[in-house]
Amino acid sequence: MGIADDMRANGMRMTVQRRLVLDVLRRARHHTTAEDISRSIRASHPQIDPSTVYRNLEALERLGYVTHTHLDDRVTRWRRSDSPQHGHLVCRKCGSEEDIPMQILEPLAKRLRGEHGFRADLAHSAVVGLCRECAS
Amino acid sequence: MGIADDMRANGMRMTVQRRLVLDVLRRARHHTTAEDISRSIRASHPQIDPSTVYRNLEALERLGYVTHTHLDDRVTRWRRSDSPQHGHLVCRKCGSEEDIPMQILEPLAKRLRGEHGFRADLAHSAVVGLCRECAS
DNA sequence: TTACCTGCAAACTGTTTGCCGCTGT
DNA sequence: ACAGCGGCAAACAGTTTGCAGGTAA
Repeated sequence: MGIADDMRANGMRMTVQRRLVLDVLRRARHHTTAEDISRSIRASHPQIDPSTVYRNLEALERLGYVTHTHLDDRVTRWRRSDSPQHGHLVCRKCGSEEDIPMQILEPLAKRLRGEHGFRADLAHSAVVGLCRECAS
Repeated sequence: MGIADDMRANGMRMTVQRRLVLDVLRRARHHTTAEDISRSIRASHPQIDPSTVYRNLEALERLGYVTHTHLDDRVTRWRRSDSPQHGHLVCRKCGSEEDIPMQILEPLAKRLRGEHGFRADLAHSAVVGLCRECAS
């Protein structure tokens, strides 16, 4: 059962706009903002409004098709839930971003779960700090 | 040498407004927003503008007297740098916040430094997830 | 047919900026 | 005296919302 059927099974409709949002996210490398998505869609469908993109990201997130993360600015970044999960290192000085495998974050997640009963989502926010170059 | 002298030594002036910002932060328990600070100051000094609070937080941060963190919303939280540093757990469902000692985060910081040369500031962003109650 | 969804315009929140007169040093 | 600073009003970015008509199922 594809996403479209699954969405319908959940009372949602598969519209052109939603398909386009999912398409852009499938092609995207990483860290796509709502504005990126909107701009990309408007190149071929100028009538599609940014507010529709925002509404659809929210709706798609509610059912688990997409998720969002926060790097170190005020902008929300989106990805498809079926893309590989990873952590982020963001340099507060030069702004560089590096992806890291989740397994590096696992021990902390395990400890927080054991000691605090807290199910941490360590892919949700970037780890901020100084990259190798800026630290020297 | 107090903060005031240190500030002057760095070419900054100690104004009433700055003293009030530092006072509010000294009395604050945790996670104070610029709006909190502004509201608190305006109770006794109604003419002091929020923009002054924002400008002063930024100036005080540049010289290291205050620092900011991000919980899971769009609002910046401030604290005095001389207050004890700690990590944060924020529940994405019920919004509850828990402080955790930095030492829990140390092993990850150490690993990121060793394997990626990255100096992580793990107090800067909250760890988001599900608290014990919401996870069940 | 009828929820659900969309485009459009406007509102909203948190924060930043330009201007110009004021004040700490 | 004079650079830094503050108040005020306006701008700003990212996002959300109300409405009325449109469309998937």
